[in-house]
Amino acid sequence: MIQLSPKQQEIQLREKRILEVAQSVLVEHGYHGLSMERIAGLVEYSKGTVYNHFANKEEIIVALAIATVTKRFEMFKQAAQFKGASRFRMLAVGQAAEKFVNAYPDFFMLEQILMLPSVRQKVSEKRQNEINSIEVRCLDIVAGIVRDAVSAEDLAPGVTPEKLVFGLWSLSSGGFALADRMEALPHLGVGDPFELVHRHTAILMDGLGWAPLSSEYDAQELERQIQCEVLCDE
Amino acid sequence: MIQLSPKQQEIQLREKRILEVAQSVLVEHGYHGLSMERIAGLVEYSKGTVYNHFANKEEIIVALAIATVTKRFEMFKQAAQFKGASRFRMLAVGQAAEKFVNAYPDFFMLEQILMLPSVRQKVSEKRQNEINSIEVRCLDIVAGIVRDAVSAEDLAPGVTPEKLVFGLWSLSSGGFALADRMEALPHLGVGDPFELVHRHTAILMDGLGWAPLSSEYDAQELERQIQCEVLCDE
DNA sequence: GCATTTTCTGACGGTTGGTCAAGAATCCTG
DNA sequence: CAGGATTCTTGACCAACCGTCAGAAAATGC
Repeated sequence: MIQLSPKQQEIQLREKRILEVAQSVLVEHGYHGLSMERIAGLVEYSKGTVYNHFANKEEIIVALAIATVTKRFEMFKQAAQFKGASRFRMLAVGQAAEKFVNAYPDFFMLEQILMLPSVRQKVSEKRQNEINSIEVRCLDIVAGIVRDAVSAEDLAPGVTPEKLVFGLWSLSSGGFALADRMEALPHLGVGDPFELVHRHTAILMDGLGWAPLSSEYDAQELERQIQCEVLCDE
Repeated sequence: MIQLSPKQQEIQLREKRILEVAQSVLVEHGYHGLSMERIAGLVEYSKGTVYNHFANKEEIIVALAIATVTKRFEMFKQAAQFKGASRFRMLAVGQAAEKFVNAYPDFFMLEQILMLPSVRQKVSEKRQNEINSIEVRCLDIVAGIVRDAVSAEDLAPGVTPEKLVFGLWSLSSGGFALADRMEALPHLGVGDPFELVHRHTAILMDGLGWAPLSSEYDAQELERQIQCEVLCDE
């Protein structure tokens, strides 16, 4: 890293402040409440200066999303290092995903915003690729564990990693999404959505014959152990 | 239904036209491409007139979503009438859901837009409740089948409907969402996402001991039969 | 210090959202 | 059918915001 001039340090610091401010405005007032003018007012610079950092508000949003999704990647990487059977490592990643949605509840909104084609369209190719590549690396971690499972013969060789990843990812992302909506639809009457995701994941894994089966270990104890060994920071 | 005056007929017709135009603009140009002025221009009325029908563009979007979600409800209701074991009826509903996402691929975007709190916020209480209630009725259909399964002893009594609904709903909605994203992330390398949702659903049902187990019937044949008997229209 | 480069600013043109007074069309009633 | 009451339609209008850019201000290099 090259030594930065005072001015450039200021600029870098400012960019951080812009993102912080944007994050809080976004959380408090939602997508429509976020405007470049508002941000400029709050960071006490002119609008033009903010535009020097980000070409539009969508760029700011994706920058926030990149920061958060990077955190998730770190958590996944950490979790995948759990020492134990492949199935346990996968559960560790699941647990990381759960911890992530709890730690960054606002990420959901960011993701939703960025799903809209009309929003994505306004974001530079560069940042698009950046966030996609992090996403892909997360998926690779999961797929890698499945591959390890197959080569360790914990899993029948017929199961292709991609397909299994698809199933587990669908279940947990769908479950988290539903958990998020439950606040608006108390009708569902489900207690702890995370516990349900756990249970259904176990059924899916058992159904695929992923050793060791859920009857052969203590899920509670395993969860505690994962929490201790690979997700203990902060 | 009371006889309408010519004028009121015109108004009603116009409302339909507004929605049609809005739908096509939305599909073609996305959320940001949709503006009241544009709609007004296309239906050849003034902006104020469009505002007489809908207080803002979010109201238009939710009106479109209500129309589509009502179609889904109809399809679910139809599917749930399949004559056969509870498990087959549930699979029929799953098949209806699949047919729905294929028949109305743009509904996804509508749903995403409406998920944003800053959008929902601008929609009247009335329409909010309307769309929520339809959603709930869809869930009730699914929950009803689970209840029937328990009372017919196809399913162990320990399984509560809400929990099972949560699992199946998560899996299929997560799967469909992932399928939608796959177009942008070819990296996943999954073939037919629907087939995968089928397979994982079967594993989940088997794992819960929902009779008859997947080894005891021919899924292909069942699918054909469902298609014929309850999803044959159009 | 002074010239050069970089950065900052806020006014500006353009677009859209949403309102509303005034005019136009329609309806109603005697 | 007249004409008054009601309802509907219009487009001008204001405010908010986007994104740009020429000129001012500051930083940098020599």
